[in-house]
Amino acid sequence: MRVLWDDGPLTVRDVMKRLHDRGRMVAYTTVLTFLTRLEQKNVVASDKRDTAYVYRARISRQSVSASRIRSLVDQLYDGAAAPMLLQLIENEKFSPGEIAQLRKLIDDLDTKPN
Amino acid sequence: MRVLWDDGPLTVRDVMKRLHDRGRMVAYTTVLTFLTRLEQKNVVASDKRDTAYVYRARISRQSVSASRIRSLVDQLYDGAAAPMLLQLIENEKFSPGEIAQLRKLIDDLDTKPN
DNA sequence: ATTCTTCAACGACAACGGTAGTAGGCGTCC
DNA sequence: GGACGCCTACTACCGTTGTCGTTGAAGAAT
Repeated sequence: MRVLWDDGPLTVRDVMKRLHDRGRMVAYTTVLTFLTRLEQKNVVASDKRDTAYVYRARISRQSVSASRIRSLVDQLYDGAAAPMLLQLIENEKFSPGEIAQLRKLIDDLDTKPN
Repeated sequence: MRVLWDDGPLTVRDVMKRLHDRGRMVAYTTVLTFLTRLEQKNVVASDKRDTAYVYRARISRQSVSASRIRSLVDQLYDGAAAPMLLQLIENEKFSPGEIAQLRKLIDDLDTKPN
């Protein structure tokens, strides 16, 4: 859900529009409720700009995704990242370019280990 | 939660004991409720054995984890697995042995592509 | 036969996630 | 100066998740 504002600070209506663009047909008030709930959890902040509030993310996509991945690894593999990695590689498809990038990353791991 | 019976078919009480061993202090009835709910969702099955029911998993850890990973990739990266992979490698630590295994896997991808 | 233990069924309940309706304020446009 | 439209606040509903208590049946113990 919150993936949605890695597109800059937006007003409620704008958020709703973006959602509609993505095929997510929700009512204005739904979006508003969501945003206020997220604000309570400190994941977004709002400023009064003009008449309407403008909401912006307080935490980065990076950090969200890091913690989501972490918790999935914990749940599925008791915290062992390697099996997760293997599974990911086996299940999903990668382009040659991605494979090359991946290989490079691994080489980096060798030179600068742990 | 369901990570818990990749240790063979168990009775309710046994499941509870395993949970307690893992520091998860839940009441008997809680476990029972869980198991029956899981049975309704067809993720476990039960047979009457002796006096008590014995529950066993109907779906493999593999398939659960595949679908969980998939849905996380969808949520976080719109279905693109590569960024997820990169993040995973950057965030988590791997032993030399795991790195070697990983490298081998990548070589396999090259020879047997797509 | 009465008590003790074990088990399953049923139901309860709070918290949360997802969705939305209604109410009331404030500006604007004829 | 009322009608229209956008804005927030408050409230509500339902389904799921996590937790458990009570109850009653059925077997074991005394």
